[in-house]
Amino acid sequence: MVKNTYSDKSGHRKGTWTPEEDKKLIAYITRYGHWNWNLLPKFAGLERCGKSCRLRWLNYLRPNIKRGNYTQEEDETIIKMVQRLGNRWSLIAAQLPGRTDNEIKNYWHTNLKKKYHQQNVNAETEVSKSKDHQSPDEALPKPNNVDDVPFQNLPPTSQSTDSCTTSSIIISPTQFSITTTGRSSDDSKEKFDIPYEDEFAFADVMNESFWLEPYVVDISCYPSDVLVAEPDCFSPVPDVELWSHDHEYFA
DNA sequence: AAGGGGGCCAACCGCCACATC
DNA sequence: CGATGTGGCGGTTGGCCCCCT
Repeated sequence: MVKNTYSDKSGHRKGTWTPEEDKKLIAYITRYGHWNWNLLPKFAGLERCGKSCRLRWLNYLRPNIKRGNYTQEEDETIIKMVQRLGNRWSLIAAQLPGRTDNEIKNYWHTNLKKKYHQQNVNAETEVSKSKDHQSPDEALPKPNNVDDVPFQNLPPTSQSTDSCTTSSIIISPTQFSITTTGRSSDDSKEKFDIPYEDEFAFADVMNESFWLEPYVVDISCYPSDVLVAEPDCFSPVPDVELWSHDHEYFA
């Protein structure tokens, strides 16, 4: 798909990313990380806004992204999670390593929603066959219409810290490529009864030395020409800039 | 063979929460 | 404590693709 690229009032390019822009973004982030999305484009030699860079990286360019080819197991997981959580795509994405909330959202709307509704129709048909003599009220509860509704018991959408897209991309060649950080609050755990084992599994490999490890991106999945692309276009991160961010970038 | 319409999906938009000043 | 900046989220858009007629 090639959307026209254009510049907005502030001079930021919009529309489809070009391979050259991708190269610049990958090369910059693999080299310096994403210490500040708003400033990153300037230093990376891109004319994009920070949000656009962030989205492109998280949804498309970061390492170990899985694209398409959903397994039966993933389908079932998504459907289960949607039933439980509703349209909390970031939470759902957190349960599916390598999948992004945007992709899962698209996949739901284009594929699984139909499948889910079809299953509901089949289930209701079965139920009505076996309960011909019951009034509708006595029948099994109708499954939630996940598209229209809601999940009344859910708290209002709030910013969470554990979605796939909000994951710390803790990337080290010898450890793992994408991990999710734990929730800052346990409130939602109590309310949703979400299995947390997976989310915290990465803790097993964490120790104090982890926090001293440099922020290194797993570059094995990128062609070498991408990684050496146009270093001249970069403005290296000034030390003062870097360290003004509480070292979080090196966490 | 052509073209119309729906599907798919990358990207944008607006809003919100949190952090910092 | 309010203003501002930044990051994150879900909803929506829009353009290409592909299938059907």
